[in-house]
Parts: sequence; C-alpha cells; structure tokens
Amino acid sequence: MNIFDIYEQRLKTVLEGLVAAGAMPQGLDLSRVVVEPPRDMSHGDLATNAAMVLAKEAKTNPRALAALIAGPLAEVEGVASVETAGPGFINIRLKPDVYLDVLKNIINDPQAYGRGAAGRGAVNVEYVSANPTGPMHVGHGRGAVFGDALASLLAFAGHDVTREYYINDAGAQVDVLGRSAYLRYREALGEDIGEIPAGLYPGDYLVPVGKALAEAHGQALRQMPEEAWLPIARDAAIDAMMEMIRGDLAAIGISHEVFFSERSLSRGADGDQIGATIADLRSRDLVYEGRLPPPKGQPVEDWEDREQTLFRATAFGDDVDRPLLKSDGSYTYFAADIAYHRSKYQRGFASMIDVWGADHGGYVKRMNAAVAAVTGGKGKLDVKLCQLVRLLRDGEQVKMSKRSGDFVTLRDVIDEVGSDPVRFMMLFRKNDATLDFDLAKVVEQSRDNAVFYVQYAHARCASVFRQAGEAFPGRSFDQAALASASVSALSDVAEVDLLRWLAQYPRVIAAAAAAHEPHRVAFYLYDLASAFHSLWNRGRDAVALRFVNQENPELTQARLALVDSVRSVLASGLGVLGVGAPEEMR
RNA sequence: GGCCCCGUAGCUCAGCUGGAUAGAGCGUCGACCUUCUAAGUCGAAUGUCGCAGGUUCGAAUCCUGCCGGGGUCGCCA
Repeated sequence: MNIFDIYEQRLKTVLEGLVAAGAMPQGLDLSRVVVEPPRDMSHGDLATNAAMVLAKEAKTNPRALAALIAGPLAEVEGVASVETAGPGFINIRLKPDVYLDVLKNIINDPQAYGRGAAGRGAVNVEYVSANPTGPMHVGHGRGAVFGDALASLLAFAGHDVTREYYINDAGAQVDVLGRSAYLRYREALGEDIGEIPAGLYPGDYLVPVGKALAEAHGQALRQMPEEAWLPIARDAAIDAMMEMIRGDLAAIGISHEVFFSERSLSRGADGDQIGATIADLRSRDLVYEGRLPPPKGQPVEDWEDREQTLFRATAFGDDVDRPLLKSDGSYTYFAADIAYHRSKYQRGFASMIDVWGADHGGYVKRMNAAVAAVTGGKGKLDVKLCQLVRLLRDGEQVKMSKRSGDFVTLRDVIDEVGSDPVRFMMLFRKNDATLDFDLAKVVEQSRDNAVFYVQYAHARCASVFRQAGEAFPGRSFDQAALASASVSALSDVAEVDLLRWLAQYPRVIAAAAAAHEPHRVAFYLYDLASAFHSLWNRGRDAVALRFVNQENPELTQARLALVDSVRSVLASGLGVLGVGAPEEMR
C-alpha cells in the first residue's frame, strides 16, 4: 500500500484515456513517468513529471500538456485539486480520506505496513566473513551491522533472504593461528615461551586455547612432528575463534543461517569443488595455462615469470586474467572463492550480495567476472564495500594499537555504549563513506545524537498514551477506536506534515531495498522523528495542539491515531535496522 | 602508472537512481523559555555542489578529461 504507486497507476489510466480520445498520440513510452512527493511540501501531496517527459513525443510543450492532463486527473478518486507549476510539473492535492486510509492501514496491521514493498525471490547476503584468527574489531563491526541490516531490509521488502558467513579456514593464516595456539599450549604446560615470535599471533585470546589443548592432550602433542600436531592445534583454535566471533556478533544481535567453510570446498562431502569448478571453466575455455605481465606499481621482490593456470577474467571486464594455483600447486584464495560463489548459485541464489571492507575493492571486478562465468551470466553479484571507521572519544582519535595484537575490539565498544548506538550510528552513513564513531557522543542525550533522537520520539509516543489513559480513565484508545478516528480533525500543518511522512514509509523501504542501501531507512527515521518532535514542541506554547485534549475526546482520539501510527512506523523501521524501540528513556 | 571509492554551507553529512528556489545537525548570530508534553524552543545568515567540457526541455545526480584525498595493484586472506 503505497499512495505513490497507486496514483501512478491512476495517472497512467488517465494518460491512456487521453490517448484513446485522440488527445495524445499512440505508443507513448510511459516508463519514465513517475509520481513522487514534491520537493516542497507546500506544492501539495504528490507531483508528477508526466508532462515534461511526454511533451516531446506528444509534439507539444510541457506546460500545455500539463494543462491537458490536469483536467481529467482532477476527476480521479481521492484527488482534491490539481495544479500545474514550474516547467511543467503537475501537483496533486489529495482528499483527507486518503490519509485516513493510510492511518487505518497502519493501525490495523502495524507489522504489515511497508512490508513486501519491493522485490521477490531468494537473495544470499554474505557478510562479516572475518578471518577466524582473533576477535572482531570495529571495522568488522561496520560490515557486520551493514550486512545484517541490509538482509533484514530485503527480507522486510519481500525477499527470501539467507544470511551467510564464509569461514576462511583453509589458507596459510589459519596455519599461523595453529602454531600460535601450539605455543600457548606449551606455555600452558609450564614452558617459558618468552616473547611471541614475529609472524605469530601475540594476542592473549589464544591463552585459553592453549590451556584447553593441554587439558585435552597432556604432553602428547609435544611428542609429535608438526604435520601431526598442527591440524589438531589449528582446528581447536579455529573452533574457539569462531565461537568467540559468534559471541561478539550475538552481542549486537547478529546471527547467520549458514556458516560456510572454505576448507569444505576442497575437502568436503562433495569432493573437490574447486577442482570441479576449474575443470568446468576449462571445458568452456575460460581457464588456460599462460603467462602474466609483471605487476605494475611497487616492484614485487620475488616475482618470477612462469606459466600458470589462469582464469580468463578479461573476458568479463576484468583488467587481467587471474591465477588459480599458487606456485606450490595449492589453490589460490580466488579459486576457492569462485567455487564458493558457484555453490551459492547452485543452491538457488541467482542474486548474491557480498559485504566487504573497502580494502578489498580491487577484488570486485574479478569476483563479478567469476560470477558471470560460473552462472552463465544468470547470476548477479552486488559487492558492497564498507569504508573505514575512525574511533573517537570526545573528538580525539582513540589509538587502535598500544602494542601488537592489542586493539580496541568490537566487543569493548559494545560493552561500553551498548548495541543500539553501535548499530544505528554505523547505519547513519552511506556504506562507502568513512565513518567517525565517537564513543562519547553516541550516548549523549541530545538532539545531535541521532540514535537518542529517534528512540526518544518512540518513547514520547508511548508517553502520550500513558497520559491519555490518565486523562480519560474510562475511555479506551484501542485499535478499533483509533482506526475509526476522524483524520479530518488533523488540520495543523505539523500534523499534516507528519501524515505525509508516514505515507512515505513504504516508498522508502522499496527504494532502500532496491538500492541495497539501509542507511536510507535510518535517515528516514530521523526525519520522521524530527517531524514528530516539532509537532510535540508546538504543543509547548499552543496548548490546543497537545495530543491529549481534556475537553475534546474525539480530537484526542484522532491525534492518538496519528501518534500510534508514528510509534508503529518508528518501531518498524528501528526493527529493520535491528535497533531497540524503548517505551521510555532512562 | 592502472583500477575502485570520495570531493555539496566554517565542521559532520543527506540529497529519494535526471526535476521546481540544493537540505539537516553542529557551530555562528538574534530572540524566547527559567517551565513542565523530561534532557530546551523559534527564527536568521551562509554555497563557483572540486574544475572544464558534453548529453537534454532540465545535471549535485549520467558521459569524457583534468585537480585534490583515500584504498588497492601475481602465488596474502
């Protein structure tokens, strides 16, 4: 239920009527005609560009065409008046009943309002995918929150969403992790290990892993050669790290449906999927043996010109072809990633979204090329890059590393300020813009703190109902009563303004979902909260504008219908973002 | 050097995939409030939308070329 879509349909009916009547030529392209909110609210409720878009095809000028369309448009159901303006805009004012319908919709089923606004079908959202080699830091947190909110947004908009985490448990880094854990194991057995050697993970989060290994294996691992103890230490460490990461994620309300192991691609139940993928591509001449030009930019020390197994990424828009095998014969990370995305497609996901850190930007082209190759062009991948987070406290940058391995973890931040500020602030910015996160500001209770401002609006709504209960002890303001309220009683500009914001919610959801941009929801909520606060504030001086009017229960009821709808939409949007909607602020 | 992102008010950022006079918060300035609808309210000023071309009825938005900032540049993940 989106009034903009409804009136776009009605407008198109009008246009077709004009064509049928011979007032406009046949075969007009209506695809560019849109109905949207006017930039300036004083222009009315809806605006359309129809006349400007169609004037050329209709062989007339925009203003004349606008006047032509305006006539029959004024007769359309729900339309109060129509004006033409500017270069050929058609502005539409709606009858109050239209907004009554909007309010009724919200009140009767608040969970449903805005839901299913756009899109269908399965989408796979892969996010976080932090290496299981240590705790998550704040940068990971941004990608995690972004991916999670995007997944929720898409689900809310009508998609069938799967949230997925790719565990990088196959490369050299997890061997390093295994060796680091083994060192902690020796430490747990009483050995003096001294300084952690360079190249190993020094963080003390591996100490418990070493202890657990010591308890489980006693001295046994010490008697073994590295080939024997490494898998044991490594697997134990990976499990422990993944458990820690899941805990960190749970602390900001994130959980994935699927944890996909990189190692399972080559050594899983389905055999060597990476090899199978390469063979498949080779059979289509997309993999070949060849040489690569030396890398540009900084000279690489140990560069050797050799023939290697290459994926023909240039056939799909990448800059160079990409190696699939390392010089020791093992698969590259990219080779595994191709097989991984092939697996996603085979599991039914033609639509895939990957959320990465901005430092992986150079990897996007080749991954898009790989998806195109592996799905025969039928799969679509959208890679969302999240920019850096700068951690501040009162404007001063927080130093990220005091000593090697010691950094500000995501968990530290969540424990200090709570999940809601972390989530909201990370979403209150476009994903591709860098983000300043101020630990002091995000818990401030003032207008400059967006989280507080939005949550406070929700709490105020709840407070209005508490007051109404006290003012009218015998009266019920339940769903049925509110749904039958008379919206025409809402005549103040600030009230009408709020109605218009409410009507926009489904449209915002649809646009945000289509663009894969959850931040739009956060900004919308801020605007809605702002409209609500400003109405509230008007009641400070103008007592007649207060929501609860002791002398006029009917008016109070209408206003409560509005307030209840605001509360519902705030709760709905905050829910999409995974942020709490408190009944009162503490 | 190649590729990718960013450049909008003094600061931090939006700008609804091409629409009307480019917006918000902070800061600045000026009032109001000293209370009760809880952590202020209202109003004002402020812009070569990095620069230069192009596309068209119309460009902050799309294309090209520059300038500035960041990221990245076989076998790391």
